[in-house]
Amino acid sequence: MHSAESLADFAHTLVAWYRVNARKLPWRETTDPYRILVSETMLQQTRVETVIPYYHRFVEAYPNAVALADAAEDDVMKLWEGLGYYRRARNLHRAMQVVRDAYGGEIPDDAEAVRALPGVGPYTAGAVMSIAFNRPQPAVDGNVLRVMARFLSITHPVDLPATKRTITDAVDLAIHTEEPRLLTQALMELGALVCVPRRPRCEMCPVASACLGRQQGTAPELPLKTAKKARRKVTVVALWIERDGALLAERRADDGLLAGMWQLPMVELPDDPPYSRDQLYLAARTRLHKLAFGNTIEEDVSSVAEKPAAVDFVIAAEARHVFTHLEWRVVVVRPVGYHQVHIATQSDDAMWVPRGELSKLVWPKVYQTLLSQLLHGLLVL
DNA sequence: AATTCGGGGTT
DNA sequence: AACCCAGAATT
Repeated sequence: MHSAESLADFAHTLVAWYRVNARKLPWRETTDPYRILVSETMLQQTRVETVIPYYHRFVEAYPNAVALADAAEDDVMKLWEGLGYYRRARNLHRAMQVVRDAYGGEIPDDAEAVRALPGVGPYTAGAVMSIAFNRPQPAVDGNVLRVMARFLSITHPVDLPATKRTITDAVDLAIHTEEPRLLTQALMELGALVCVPRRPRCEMCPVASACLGRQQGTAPELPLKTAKKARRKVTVVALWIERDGALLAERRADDGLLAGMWQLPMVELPDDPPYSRDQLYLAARTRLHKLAFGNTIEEDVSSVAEKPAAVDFVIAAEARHVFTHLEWRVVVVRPVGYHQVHIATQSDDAMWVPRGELSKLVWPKVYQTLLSQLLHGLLVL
């Protein structure tokens, strides 16, 4: 392990490198704690290039904590649409309501208070305290885990709490010897530009000479991570039901996956596709009956092969979508011959949406893709 | 300690 | 396909 003195040298060298090599990024134009928090929240598990346009739109619409706190949640979600991990947006919204109600509209210069805000974990709290308030609080993200695992040659999996603790302690030592806001960003910048996941560019690294991982030749293999389990596959049968130029849409549950977002009425068929066309149609018919009559006709999708082929649907579009822990195959199915069926649905979580107003709702990416295909007639109905 | 949360770029 | 990204909350 490096000594405190060598960690101080590490920090000093890194900050000097950062002063010269820092990229110009929108959230580096300010030290406004609100803007730093917005950017850090958006950047959770999300690439810099992806965030930039969202950040600009967001801080223009909501220039400060109170403006965001006072906004309607659906409007906030609309600005977050497509960015993913939508709970971040809801938590950020709630966090600013706490800031408005408990802290007079200004994010407090207090590590524990910031850490207690919804959606603010150890990393984000450290980032806000160090970058915005220039306090010596460590901020350990994926970049920092990688940089430090290599520099210290840590061969335990970095996603274990004990390993994160070790790395956080080392950064804590280092950050007390330097300008905190510069060291936090310098560590992440090194991880983004030099100490990259594969094929690290050690030849251009300012701290290569003191890097244990480089000395021991283990740097390219680090950091180690524990194994993750495979994704589940789910088939989604979605219904395209149109009446007088309006489409039937429903709102997802307000918790869980894609919480509160809009989608076509659908059914999920659990695990192990592929399903036959007739199985998909049977599932669709069951869902349609439920929409039309409010009841559920339980039919065993797996036994459809014993029944006559269903011919009262057509497949209108299809798409695959990969989530972190889930893989969807979405098949959009259109009923034929159901024009006269009365669907009385019009409520908080289901409504008829005129074609021209679809973009007012907040849709998951995969439905955006499907709707755009269907509306532009790439697939003939 | 393991899972659940999106979406996209790289290799 | 696998991996990873300025992670947090829940179980």
